Amino acid sequence: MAESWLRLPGAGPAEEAAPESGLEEPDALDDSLTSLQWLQEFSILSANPHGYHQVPGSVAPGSPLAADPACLGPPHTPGKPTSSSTSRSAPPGMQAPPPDDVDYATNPHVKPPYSYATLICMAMQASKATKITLSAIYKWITDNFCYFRHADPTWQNSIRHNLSLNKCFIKVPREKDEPGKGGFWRIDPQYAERLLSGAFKKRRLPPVHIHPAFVRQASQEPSTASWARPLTVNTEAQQLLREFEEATGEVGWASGEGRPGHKRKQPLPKRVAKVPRPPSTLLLTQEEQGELEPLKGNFDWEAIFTLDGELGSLEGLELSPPLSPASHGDVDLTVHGHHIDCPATWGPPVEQAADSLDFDETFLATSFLQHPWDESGSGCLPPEPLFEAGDATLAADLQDWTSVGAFL
DNA sequence: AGGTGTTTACCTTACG
DNA sequence: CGTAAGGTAAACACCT
Repeated sequence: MAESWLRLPGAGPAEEAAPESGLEEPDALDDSLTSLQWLQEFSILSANPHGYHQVPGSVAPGSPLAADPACLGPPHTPGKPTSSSTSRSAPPGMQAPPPDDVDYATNPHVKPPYSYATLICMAMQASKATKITLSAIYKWITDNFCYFRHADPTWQNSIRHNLSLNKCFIKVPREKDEPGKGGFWRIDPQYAERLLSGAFKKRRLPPVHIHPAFVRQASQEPSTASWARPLTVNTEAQQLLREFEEATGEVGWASGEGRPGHKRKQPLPKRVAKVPRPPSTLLLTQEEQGELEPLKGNFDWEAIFTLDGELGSLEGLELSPPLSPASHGDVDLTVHGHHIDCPATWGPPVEQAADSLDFDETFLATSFLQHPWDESGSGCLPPEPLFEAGDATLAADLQDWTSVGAFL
């Protein structure tokens, strides 16, 4: 199993390859491990019980926002998403097992059970661009999760906090002549390294937080409420997404850095700026509006993991030339009854592994998602087993990956 | 001024 | 119980 997972296609995503579809695949990878499509499917279904695909651009009218049930329900002020600190800290009675049938796209009362890191990743996935702006992330989240449309804007602070703190995310500075505020963000391919190092850790699953109002409402309202609509997301998909989240939410990877957990009252004299990432050769500036795609079938992980040459240099890496787009192909998968298109273009980000096989947990998670299960086989593959592969195997695979540096 | 980005502090919960 | 992780709040700096 580890093998199949590790056996990465020697294909590297060609960033420019079919930006439109995002489904192009280099080679027919192990079909099964190619796609996060399930995630998309999941999102599509969960966020859109009616099955229609929303496109941020086209969202205006068709977006959940347009038909925001929150406006229909009784006055409810999510205000602060959670009582105190986190969604997990809700008092007894406010929490409930993650409902299988919650329509997060339209239900303003239930906070999505995903960490902010996951949400950010999802937004990035939904984006066809290699990078995404903060505002685009906001937009995607609000477009796809009704809860955040009504929640206190402090969640945006958390998003920013996450972007800055989570090593998964790389800030891509805006070009000098590029108009607009702030920079762009992308997933740091480096995180992939840590995955193979066995850093994968299992984490708790975030419970779903339900506002008291919602609870009350639930006990009164029948199945007519939006939140009570039949769920279109299967539990397995949810579970997978959770696993993804478990692996992606990585904060404080900062090696060696003192854990922030330790409270320090003494403010540091002067803030040490985060190691500046060299300006990247921006590919193209896309309209933020067009950057995102709702959770629909066109994930472009390749784009997400694509590194700009500068980034590569930043990491002190030598990047291989991009693979030919011609090598892309489509892979069809049927997962749990859902037919999905697998973007085989996606290839594991490869660090020249010179200094380590230290792959990022997030990468593992995403990779895992790319190959969440073996339909014909034993079903879902837990991430752990993936590490059982011998070093030799890993090394070999790494080599393949390295050759795939194409994604850069 | 407002958005963006960074950092620190602190809280809550889950896990070993 | 200690720690890790995620979330929240807030201060502050920078930039448009």
